[in-house]
Amino acid sequence: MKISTKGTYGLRAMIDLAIFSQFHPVSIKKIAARQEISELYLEQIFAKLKQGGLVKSKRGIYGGYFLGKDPQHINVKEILNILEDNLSVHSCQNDNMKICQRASRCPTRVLWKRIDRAVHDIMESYTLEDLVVEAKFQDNSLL
Amino acid sequence: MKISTKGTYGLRAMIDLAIFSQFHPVSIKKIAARQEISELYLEQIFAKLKQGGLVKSKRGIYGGYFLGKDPQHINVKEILNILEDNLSVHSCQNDNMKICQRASRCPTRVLWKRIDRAVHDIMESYTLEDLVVEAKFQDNSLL
DNA sequence: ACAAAACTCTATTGAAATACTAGGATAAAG
DNA sequence: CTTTATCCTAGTATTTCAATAGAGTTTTGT
Repeated sequence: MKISTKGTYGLRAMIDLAIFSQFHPVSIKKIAARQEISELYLEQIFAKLKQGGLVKSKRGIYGGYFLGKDPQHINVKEILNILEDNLSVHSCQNDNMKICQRASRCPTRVLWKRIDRAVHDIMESYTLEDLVVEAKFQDNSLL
Repeated sequence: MKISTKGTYGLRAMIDLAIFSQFHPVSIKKIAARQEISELYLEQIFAKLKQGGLVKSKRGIYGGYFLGKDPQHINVKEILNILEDNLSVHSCQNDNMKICQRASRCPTRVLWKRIDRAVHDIMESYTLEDLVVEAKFQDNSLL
């Protein structure tokens, strides 16, 4: 894949939540302002994240979103899997698409599979907590 | 990145060349027929490959294309680098684009860099010869 | 010489994916 | 019963990608 804005914004939003939603829900308006993302667009992203169980929400005044699990139990792969249509580097590796007619005698399939595996492993090894640590390290204003 | 048809077709074409152009040039018409690719589109792909030095050409009747280097000295990264605009998984890692304003305090940059490095290493380790071996293994009709 | 085969080059079209906008409905707190 | 927020469904605008079109130029075999 090429990581889209959904994945990019979603990751940033999750990091924001991990930092700011520990004691009370955080509204989309707040996150959008801090992360410089369109509010309306962020709504759609959070709808997916909620559907995937990564965040929970509280409606009404003083409502907002918060993490569905602890940051150390959420990895990057889970987040991007929900927000990106297909995490493979090649569209032929997509299960729900029409299978490539040449698949049985395609010399490059092995290559794509190996790359996907490597990407997959790295994404799975990075937790949201790792990213929070990185964020705090880079920007003391978040502490 | 998501590998586009340019990269996909280009790789297939290079494998085709490695197998069929050992003794005489191979025309685009032949490759397009064998690989089921539009001739006009293949032309554009070969223009890039030639510009990148991976193939050479002979004009006129009985002309066509042949490899610029031995298959064991051409790796997949070289090929895709020429045909794909940007091999990074994230557009923020693109040198010639406008630099992301948040780069200096972006917690996810490290992640993209690490993924890109892994992908890069795998692509570089695969030579055209490796793919030819794989192709011949899968389809005896090419032998 | 000359015609055919094949490469070279630039522009345009068409289709699909992506990014974002719009507007209303529902819910909770005070 | 008003304010603030999530929730939900469409719709549009932009960009990227894939492919086509067509007019050249070069080379070579005969």
